[in-house]
Amino acid sequence: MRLDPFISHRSLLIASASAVSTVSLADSPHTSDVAPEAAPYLAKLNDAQRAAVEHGGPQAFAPGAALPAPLLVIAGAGSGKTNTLAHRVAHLVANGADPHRILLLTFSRRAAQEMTRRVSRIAAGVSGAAAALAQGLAWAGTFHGIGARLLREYAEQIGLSPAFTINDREDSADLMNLVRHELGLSAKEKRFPAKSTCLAIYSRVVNTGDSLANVLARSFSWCLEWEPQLRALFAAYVDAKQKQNVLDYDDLLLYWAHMAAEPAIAADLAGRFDHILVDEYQDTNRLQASILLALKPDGRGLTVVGDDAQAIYSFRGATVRNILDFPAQFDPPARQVTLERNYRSTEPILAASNAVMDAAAERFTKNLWTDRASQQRPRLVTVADEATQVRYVVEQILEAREGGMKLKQQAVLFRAAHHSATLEIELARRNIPFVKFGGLRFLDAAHVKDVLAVLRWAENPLDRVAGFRVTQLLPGVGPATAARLLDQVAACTGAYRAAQALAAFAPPPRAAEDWPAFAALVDTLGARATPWPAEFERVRRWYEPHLERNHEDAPVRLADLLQMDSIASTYASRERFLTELTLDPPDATSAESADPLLDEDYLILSTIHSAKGQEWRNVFVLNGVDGCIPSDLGAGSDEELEEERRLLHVAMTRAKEDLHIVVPQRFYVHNQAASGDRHVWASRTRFIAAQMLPLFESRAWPPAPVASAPSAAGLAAAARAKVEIGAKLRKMWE
DNA sequence: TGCCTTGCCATTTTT
DNA sequence: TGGCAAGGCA
Repeated sequence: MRLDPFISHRSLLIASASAVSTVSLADSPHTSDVAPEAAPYLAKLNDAQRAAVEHGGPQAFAPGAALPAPLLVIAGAGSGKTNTLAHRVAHLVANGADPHRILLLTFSRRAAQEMTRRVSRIAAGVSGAAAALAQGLAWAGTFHGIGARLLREYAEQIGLSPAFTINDREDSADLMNLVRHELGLSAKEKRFPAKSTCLAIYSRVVNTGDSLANVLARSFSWCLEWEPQLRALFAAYVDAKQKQNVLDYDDLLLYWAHMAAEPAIAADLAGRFDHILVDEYQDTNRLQASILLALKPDGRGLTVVGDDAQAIYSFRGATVRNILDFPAQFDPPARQVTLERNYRSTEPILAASNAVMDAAAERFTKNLWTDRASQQRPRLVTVADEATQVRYVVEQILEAREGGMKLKQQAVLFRAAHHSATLEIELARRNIPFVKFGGLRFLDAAHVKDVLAVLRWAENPLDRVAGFRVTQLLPGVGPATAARLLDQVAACTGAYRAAQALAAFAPPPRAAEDWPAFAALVDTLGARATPWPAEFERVRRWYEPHLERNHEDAPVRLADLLQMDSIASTYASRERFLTELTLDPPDATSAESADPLLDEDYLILSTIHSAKGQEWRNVFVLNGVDGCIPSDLGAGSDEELEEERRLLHVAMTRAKEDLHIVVPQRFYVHNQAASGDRHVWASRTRFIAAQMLPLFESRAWPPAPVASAPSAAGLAAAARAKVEIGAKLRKMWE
């Protein structure tokens, strides 16, 4: 595997972070590049935010002018980061920058939409800018989403068919598995790593640009012995993807990076964007950094925003070095602006969050400050067990709602998706609507995958994972028959290859009855005889009998598909539907009964990772115990441990007014292979050390009942009872 | 060859 | 608890 764009930039990336030119503007007057008569939208910003927004000066934004020097904005939690970035974009446009030549890269699609909305709102008050932004921002999205768009445009030039389809995580794992079997790596004596592990290793190698040996040694030490087999597997995996005309998530970045490093295309590609702005830069990886550098070799026009104290995606190859080394990779070094004033949380919440980060081994941003005073310290609540934890959370939430705080303004955060299981049951029981972010996906459900596979196979008949899934829906068709059919599809050519192969294929006897309908479907889809989105309904109708045959709970699943029907109609084409759904799957699941999105009010449940960038008035952090935060799986190395600390910091800084960290003393551990499920005695998370306790209001819940002073007779009776019970207990074993 | 049963094993976070 | 692979039967 070649990683040229990455390797050629590595020497630059490892430059020292000390050569940074820092501008601290917390209390200083406006700097010289602030326009004399400031636009009204700048008035609400503080000095540091304003310096970031106006960096480069108005003269730099006009078409044809030299672009502003690179800018790094270090923005602590709640410091108005999104607002500042949105203002900068609006400011660029207000001063003449062409919105079609602005590239805005965000961490999630949700963030991109939010940013676009804000930019338009700010620009609404500025003559000229409002009109220019009438269509929104043309190029706002995630690295992966933008990559997919660009690759489709340049596909012909880089030897890719523009009809490529994108495999999501599950599909990629399935393909990995297919290849693994072909290579005969399902050896019996010793178990080969699971397909998802293989994919994780592969993905890490790609995203970090590190060698397979290093990745195995550092992160997957239990797979070290398989290095040669894994190397062969990955080679075959890449080969299979290319033959099938599919890309996985990593390919979207990898192809983009290679494309940007190709002189013939690089100039054209880089010439499309004047300004590139990147949010959450601390969670980008080497590959993403190399793409940016290829697009903007001198850094001019480049703005990145991030906070090293919120770096929580190293498992995805993200490295905090990107942000630390950013300034020094340019000459002169990038300007750095630091936002330290927090507008979100009260002072006691911030004091506690800062204290957690104070203990970090390595830190680069300073403490946050705020002038939002409050008497309420964050609560550290000890409860007996998880059941009590759930009761505490539910009762507090209802109490807050009684006090006028909507459910939507409250959130429950946890380390792993399954930690909310008992809470979800209780919420459903009490009829409290909620939406959960993170964890299991809508798209992972078998019936949803089935229908999507039909569409993907129609879009790209060479997609073997999709084809396998679709053909095996028919009774009497198993892996062997499916493989034979798919081989024949590959042997045909042209848009109708699937229909051709199907027509010529002799189906197994049990599938004979269903075969004509299947062939007709494939024929229609291949010919695009039914326009989108009616095509989706066509597929759903074909699928219904198979759904009923294969699943007991067909009616429930059918409801999902009907819902997808309406989702499908919001996309312009089959290709857009598939691509966007893969890159941005609906990430929220909700209580099975009603659709809470239609409900006017609902509680938020979220993994800490998915809570990034969000805020609520009242926040609960579940399981503030060692083994959970830090996760005992994440406590292997010092680096992992530090990331767990940042995770707690992220969780705490989501709270605006009230923060509850719940510490169950007894913690239920699931799926222990050796001993089955069991309880363990847990202790408070190590990130809240004893000397930090004064920053919290510690209490036990439910509070111990206040006993009235016992009478002398009562005491005597109690003493007698103690003796009698003790004696009885001893007697049991005599 | 398909499909059902049995037994074994399990590493969180997500574009 | 569920996902996966192997073995047995139709």
